[in-house]
Amino acid sequence: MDVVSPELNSLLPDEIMDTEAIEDVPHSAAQSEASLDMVVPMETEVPMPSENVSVCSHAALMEQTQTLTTAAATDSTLSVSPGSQPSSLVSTSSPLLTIKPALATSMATTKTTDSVTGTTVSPSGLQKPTTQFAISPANHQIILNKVASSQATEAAKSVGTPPQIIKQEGQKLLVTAIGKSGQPIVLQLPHTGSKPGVSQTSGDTKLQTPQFKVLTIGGRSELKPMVVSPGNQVTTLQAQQLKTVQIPKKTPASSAAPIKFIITKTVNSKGLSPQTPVTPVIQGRVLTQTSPVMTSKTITLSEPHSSSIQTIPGKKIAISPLKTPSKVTVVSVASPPSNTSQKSVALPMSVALGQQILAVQQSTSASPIKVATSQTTAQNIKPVQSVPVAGVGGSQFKTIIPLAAQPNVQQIQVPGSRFHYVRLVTATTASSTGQPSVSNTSSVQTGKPVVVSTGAVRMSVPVVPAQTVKQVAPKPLTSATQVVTTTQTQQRLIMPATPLPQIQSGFTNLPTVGYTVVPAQYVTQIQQSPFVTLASSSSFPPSGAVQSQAKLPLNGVSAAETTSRPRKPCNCTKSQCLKLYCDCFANGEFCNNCNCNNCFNNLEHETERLKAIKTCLDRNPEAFKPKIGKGKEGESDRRHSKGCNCKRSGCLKNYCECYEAKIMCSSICKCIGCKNFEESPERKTLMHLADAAEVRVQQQTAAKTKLSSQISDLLMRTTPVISSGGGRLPYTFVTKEVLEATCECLLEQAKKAEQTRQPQADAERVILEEFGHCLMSIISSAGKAKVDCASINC
DNA sequence: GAGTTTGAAACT
DNA sequence: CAGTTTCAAACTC
Repeated sequence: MDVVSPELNSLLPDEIMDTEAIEDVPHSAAQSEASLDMVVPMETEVPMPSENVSVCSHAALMEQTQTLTTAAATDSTLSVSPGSQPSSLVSTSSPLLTIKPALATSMATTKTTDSVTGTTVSPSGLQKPTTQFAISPANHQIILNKVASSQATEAAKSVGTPPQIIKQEGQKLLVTAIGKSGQPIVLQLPHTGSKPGVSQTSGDTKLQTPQFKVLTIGGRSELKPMVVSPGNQVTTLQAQQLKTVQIPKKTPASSAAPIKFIITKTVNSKGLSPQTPVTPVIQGRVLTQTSPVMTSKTITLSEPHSSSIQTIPGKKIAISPLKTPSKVTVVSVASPPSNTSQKSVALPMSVALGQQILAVQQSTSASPIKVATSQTTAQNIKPVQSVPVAGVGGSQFKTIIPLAAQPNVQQIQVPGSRFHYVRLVTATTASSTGQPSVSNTSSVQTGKPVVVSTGAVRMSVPVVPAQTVKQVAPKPLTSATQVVTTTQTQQRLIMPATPLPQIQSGFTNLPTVGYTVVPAQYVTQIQQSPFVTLASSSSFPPSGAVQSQAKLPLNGVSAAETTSRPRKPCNCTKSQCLKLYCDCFANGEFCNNCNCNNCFNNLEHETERLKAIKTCLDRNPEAFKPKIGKGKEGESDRRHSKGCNCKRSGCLKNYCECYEAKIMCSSICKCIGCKNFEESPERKTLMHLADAAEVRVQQQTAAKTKLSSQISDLLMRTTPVISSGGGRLPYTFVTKEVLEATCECLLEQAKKAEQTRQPQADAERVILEEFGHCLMSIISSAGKAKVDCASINC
């Protein structure tokens, strides 16, 4: 089954997806399922075969979800238990997103390796019958949802489960996902406006068709209109079918094409039968699932024009897994406190420079679409919620930290946490009923890593690369600052597949919307700087309260030490780090631990940064694509995409981008006096020198190691061994006095030999013999002492 | 650490 | 598209 059927892909606007980068992505389902070993062919170093994201709106489910998380998952599964109502879902690939219709049922079906409070993740993905939605780990996928609605509460009550309170108002959903490269995708719920009733409910109060925006990353997804039942349930979703939900975004007065969100999800309420082959999306490519039962459908949802986001010109979400199949996980969406049945989803998405941003907002609490999120019980609700997503070969562990509602954006700091945290800020001041009054600090309960608290006004979603999954051990957090400790993994930049005009145009207005663009490699940076605060739409433009956490050491460990792929800090002074001169910017990263001056490459200057990105893309649509292409057969095929233009360095210095990349110049280079070619003697000399230097280093290292070992051994030898019956003699007997006496004996023999005028050879022999006698005496004395000592138990 | 060199990026 | 300027990294001292 294809998450996106070929037909649909054909229908999909080019803007939405650039498949170029994913052409070579293998489609085999085996890869997708072989989650553990699955290697993503993309440039991203970090394979993220699967990720499981489960969001449970009900607090009561927390316990259940924890148990579920323990199972190893081969595929990433996102299970969402909507509370009482199954909600819309987006799934594009093999990773399964399970939406659980009922609170009570949700837990039983899902199995997750990582405990996530209120969320369930089925590792096996399609393999597991219970999984209903597939999300391709490789693909960038965004899943949205949420909704805390009164209905959900009602349902919860009906089940005897304490109703979960979800703060609907002003909640903004920010979702960050990490692609295989580990590039985070940030989804942020645009602020619908402090007055939800105005914008979102202004239209139709009766029935708001829940709007789903599905973002398929890395693959073309087809959009088909799908009818969503106005009731809080989407019946189609329950059907075992892959459905693509397209939400044409209606942007009032916007000339730009409507933003289209494509949500493909596999609906398999009964779970996938083992026979049903599921082809996961790998590396951004959507693979088709052959399951006959599954059918792809597209749901088109009318979007409310209320939100300011809708006005955003950038209507199209282009997410391309250029380097890495990124996974977009949709985290719960806080809905504005609208009482109207209208359900609007504003999903401003922008992809910038390897960054993917998805903003989703649902205005109504009663919206039929509900994110299946296991909610922790009211008692158990904890401000910090972590969602572990375990997949074979890797999973993402996500921690969501609901924060106390505060109108202003503030950074969330989790010292020691390497997770990428995204803060969700409620647009409104309304407080969640079920939400504990816990302030920003929230602790994750042990063994309850995954929690998406719908009621939480603010949420932080740390995303851990799949590789780190195994190492991630959700631990109880004593404080909000420490959520999870994981080993760092490399994360790759997610590049916009196509810097399309639409997308670019979208950047222009984006700042006004209030969404935040997070650098693709932000996760890595997060590891360096644990906390990232994203400004909510309401708070945007970012206030001074938002501060980059750069230069904050993690647990006393410098960021550079914590990162597996240390990045050189930039030293920009004039470019404001908003030009390609800046490596950070060029790599799609925020400046972090840099030495730059007047840096705008941070969250505080989103507007400027977006403009700069747009400018760069206007100038060169491939500005943010990697310069060094990756050959099929390894480095031999690697070459600079543009070639160098060196004139004086002979292409044998790091000035030359080819040389710096350790590749030889190619025919496309325009260099003068190039010496960076295969047969170049200079190059060979340099190589030899480099090799020699490396050998020296290795030898030195080995020598140090050996010396250390010898010293250690010597110390061990010198340690008096008396207690045991071993043959070692006490070293302490060779004292200074003993040495002096020995030397005197030897000198005495030498004098005798000299006096007797013995030949030198004889003299040496006599001296050596005397030395032997001395040694024998020492050994004898030592042995005797040993015995004596042993006799007295010394 | 300051100054120079270098070539990509930006600009005209 | 070519020439020039700007910029920050690489390099030298």
